[in-house]
Amino acid sequence: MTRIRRRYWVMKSEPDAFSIDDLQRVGTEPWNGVRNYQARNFMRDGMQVGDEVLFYHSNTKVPGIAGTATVASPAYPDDTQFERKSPYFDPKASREEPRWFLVDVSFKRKLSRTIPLDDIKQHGERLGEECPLIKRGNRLSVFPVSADQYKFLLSLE
DNA sequence: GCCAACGTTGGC
DNA sequence: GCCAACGTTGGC
Repeated sequence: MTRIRRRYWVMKSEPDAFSIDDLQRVGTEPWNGVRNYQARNFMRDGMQVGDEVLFYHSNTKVPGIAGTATVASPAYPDDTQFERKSPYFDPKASREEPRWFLVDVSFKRKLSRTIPLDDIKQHGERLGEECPLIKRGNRLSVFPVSADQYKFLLSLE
């Protein structure tokens, strides 16, 4: 019997499109629209039900960690790739050979305050400079953090 | 709104 | 398979 250790992730969202408040309202949401292979691979190959997620608000006035969530489903094909009218439509994808996968994400908690990226950057040494959160020019919207990084980031709340 | 950084596309 | 052009991300 293999016991699989829980993993920890950061998932970015633009709050204008979908915020932690939106997730709180709906409870569980398919994380659709990811069109980056590396991010897809993390969801498809790395995530397991019960994994912990830091919900990050990007491209907004105060970017930072706004809440926590959990992975609520195994990976499955992102339906929006098949929907001709969706902005996420991918003509090269088919039902037989889906290209894009997602997981469902469930609301866990809204933080008492958004932990600003500015604060996180103060702790580059503690966090590890290679962490995509503080690495300049990073555009990856889904990526793993260690249990230690996860705990430390939340301690900044 | 600007623009640097980056991933993807497509011509060759 | 290279790489310039392009589109997008996301901090500022």
